[in-house]
Amino acid sequence: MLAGSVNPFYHRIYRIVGKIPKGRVATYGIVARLAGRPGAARTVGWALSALPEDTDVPWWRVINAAGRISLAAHDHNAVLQRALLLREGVRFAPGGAVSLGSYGWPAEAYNGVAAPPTRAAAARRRSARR
DNA sequence: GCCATGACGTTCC
DNA sequence: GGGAACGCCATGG
Repeated sequence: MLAGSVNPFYHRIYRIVGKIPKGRVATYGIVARLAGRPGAARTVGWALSALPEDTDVPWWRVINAAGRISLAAHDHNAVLQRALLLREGVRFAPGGAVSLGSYGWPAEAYNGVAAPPTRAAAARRRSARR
Protein backbone atom coordinates (compact mmCIF):
# COMPACT_ATOMS: atom_id res chain seq x y z
CA MET A 1 0.00 0.00 0.00
CA LEU A 2 1.19 3.48 0.63
CA ALA A 3 3.22 2.01 3.46
CA GLY A 4 5.32 5.11 3.62
CA SER A 5 7.56 3.94 0.83
CA VAL A 6 7.13 6.16 -2.17
CA ASN A 7 7.24 4.17 -5.35
CA PRO A 8 9.02 5.85 -8.25
CA PHE A 9 6.05 5.14 -10.46
CA TYR A 10 3.63 6.82 -8.15
CA HIS A 11 5.88 9.77 -7.62
CA ARG A 12 6.30 10.11 -11.33
CA ILE A 13 2.59 9.79 -11.95
CA TYR A 14 1.77 12.43 -9.37
CA ARG A 15 4.41 14.68 -10.83
CA ILE A 16 3.02 14.28 -14.34
CA VAL A 17 -0.51 14.93 -13.17
CA GLY A 18 0.69 17.95 -11.26
CA LYS A 19 2.12 19.34 -14.47
CA ILE A 20 -1.26 19.35 -16.18
CA PRO A 21 -2.18 23.01 -16.72
CA LYS A 22 -5.46 24.40 -15.50
CA GLY A 23 -8.25 23.99 -18.00
CA ARG A 24 -6.54 20.99 -19.61
CA VAL A 25 -7.05 17.27 -19.23
CA ALA A 26 -4.89 14.19 -19.76
CA THR A 27 -5.78 10.56 -20.25
CA TYR A 28 -4.62 7.68 -18.07
CA GLY A 29 -2.75 6.22 -20.99
CA ILE A 30 -0.88 9.45 -21.65
CA VAL A 31 0.05 9.81 -18.00
CA ALA A 32 1.23 6.21 -17.86
CA ARG A 33 3.20 6.75 -21.01
CA LEU A 34 4.85 9.88 -19.67
CA ALA A 35 5.56 8.03 -16.46
CA GLY A 36 7.58 5.58 -18.48
CA ARG A 37 5.14 2.69 -18.29
CA PRO A 38 2.89 2.64 -21.34
CA GLY A 39 0.05 0.22 -20.89
CA ALA A 40 -0.01 0.79 -17.16
CA ALA A 41 -3.08 2.92 -17.35
CA ARG A 42 -4.73 0.82 -14.68
CA THR A 43 -1.86 1.48 -12.36
CA VAL A 44 -2.37 5.20 -12.88
CA GLY A 45 -5.97 4.78 -11.86
CA TRP A 46 -4.82 2.86 -8.84
CA ALA A 47 -2.37 5.56 -7.87
CA LEU A 48 -5.04 8.22 -8.20
CA SER A 49 -7.52 6.20 -6.21
CA ALA A 50 -4.96 6.03 -3.44
CA LEU A 51 -4.67 9.81 -3.29
CA PRO A 52 -5.78 11.48 -0.06
CA GLU A 53 -8.40 14.22 -0.10
CA ASP A 54 -5.90 16.84 0.96
CA THR A 55 -3.58 16.10 -1.92
CA ASP A 56 -2.18 18.78 -4.18
CA VAL A 57 -2.43 16.52 -7.18
CA PRO A 58 -5.13 17.66 -9.62
CA TRP A 59 -6.54 14.18 -10.08
CA TRP A 60 -9.71 15.60 -11.61
CA ARG A 61 -7.75 16.54 -14.72
CA VAL A 62 -7.16 12.90 -15.50
CA ILE A 63 -9.79 11.10 -17.55
CA ASN A 64 -10.01 8.03 -19.75
CA ALA A 65 -9.17 7.85 -23.45
CA ALA A 66 -12.82 8.33 -24.36
CA GLY A 67 -12.72 11.77 -22.76
CA ARG A 68 -15.13 10.67 -20.10
CA ILE A 69 -15.03 10.29 -16.38
CA SER A 70 -14.39 6.68 -15.54
CA LEU A 71 -15.99 6.89 -12.16
CA ALA A 72 -19.61 5.97 -11.77
CA ALA A 73 -21.87 8.88 -12.63
CA HIS A 74 -23.51 8.66 -9.23
CA ASP A 75 -20.18 8.69 -7.45
CA HIS A 76 -19.45 11.83 -5.47
CA ASN A 77 -15.95 12.08 -6.87
CA ALA A 78 -17.31 11.95 -10.40
CA VAL A 79 -19.65 14.84 -9.69
CA LEU A 80 -16.85 16.71 -8.00
CA GLN A 81 -14.54 16.08 -10.92
CA ARG A 82 -17.05 17.35 -13.44
CA ALA A 83 -17.69 20.42 -11.33
CA LEU A 84 -14.00 21.18 -10.96
CA LEU A 85 -13.36 20.81 -14.66
CA LEU A 86 -16.31 23.02 -15.51
CA ARG A 87 -14.98 25.55 -13.04
CA GLU A 88 -11.69 25.55 -14.92
CA GLY A 89 -13.42 26.23 -18.19
CA VAL A 90 -13.46 22.71 -19.58
CA ARG A 91 -16.56 22.21 -21.64
CA PHE A 92 -18.31 18.86 -21.82
CA ALA A 93 -19.95 17.59 -24.98
CA PRO A 94 -23.63 16.67 -24.89
CA GLY A 95 -22.60 13.06 -24.40
CA GLY A 96 -20.60 14.04 -21.33
CA ALA A 97 -17.25 13.65 -23.04
CA VAL A 98 -14.42 16.17 -23.11
CA SER A 99 -12.94 17.26 -26.41
CA LEU A 100 -9.44 15.87 -26.06
CA GLY A 101 -8.50 17.54 -29.31
CA SER A 102 -9.00 20.90 -27.63
CA TYR A 103 -8.30 20.23 -23.95
CA GLY A 104 -6.00 17.24 -24.38
CA TRP A 105 -2.60 17.59 -22.74
CA PRO A 106 0.19 17.55 -23.57
CA ALA A 107 -0.43 18.79 -27.07
CA GLU A 108 2.75 16.95 -28.05
CA ALA A 109 1.02 13.67 -27.41
CA TYR A 110 -1.59 14.58 -29.96
CA ASN A 111 0.83 16.53 -32.14
CA GLY A 112 -1.59 18.14 -34.51
CA VAL A 113 -4.12 15.37 -34.23
CA ALA A 114 -7.44 16.99 -33.52
CA ALA A 115 -9.38 13.76 -33.80
CA PRO A 116 -10.43 11.65 -30.83
CA PRO A 117 -7.66 9.22 -29.81
CA THR A 118 -9.41 5.96 -29.12
CA ARG A 119 -11.66 5.47 -32.10
CA ALA A 120 -9.48 7.40 -34.52
CA ALA A 121 -6.22 5.78 -33.53
CA ALA A 122 -7.78 2.35 -33.51
CA ALA A 123 -9.40 2.90 -36.87
CA ARG A 124 -6.23 4.33 -38.30
CA ARG A 125 -4.08 1.49 -37.10
CA ARG A 126 -6.67 -1.00 -38.06
CA SER A 127 -6.80 0.48 -41.51
CA ALA A 128 -3.02 0.43 -41.77
CA ARG A 129 -2.67 -3.07 -40.42
CA ARG A 130 -5.50 -4.71 -42.18
C1' DG B 1 4.06 -17.19 -3.97
C1' DC B 2 -0.48 -17.53 -6.55
C1' DC B 3 -5.17 -15.70 -7.53
C1' DA B 4 -8.41 -11.95 -7.84
C1' DT B 5 -9.46 -6.97 -8.53
C1' DG B 6 -9.17 -2.24 -10.47
C1' DA B 7 -10.59 5.71 -11.47
C1' DC B 8 -7.71 1.77 -18.35
C1' DG B 9 -6.17 0.90 -23.32
C1' DT B 10 -5.89 -1.34 -27.66
C1' DT B 11 -7.34 -4.64 -30.90
C1' DC B 12 -10.60 -7.89 -32.99
C1' DC B 13 -15.35 -9.17 -34.41
C1' DG C 1 -20.05 3.03 -35.25
C1' DG C 2 -20.71 -0.27 -31.22
C1' DG C 3 -19.58 -4.24 -28.22
C1' DA C 4 -16.55 -7.99 -26.44
C1' DA C 5 -12.03 -10.00 -25.32
C1' DC C 6 -7.15 -9.76 -24.13
C1' DG C 7 -3.22 -7.28 -22.20
C1' DC C 8 -1.09 -4.17 -19.27
C1' DC C 9 1.14 -3.02 -14.13
C1' DA C 10 0.60 -2.84 -9.18
C1' DT C 11 -1.90 -3.87 -4.86
C1' DG C 12 -4.38 -6.83 -1.62
C1' DG C 13 -5.91 -11.24 0.28
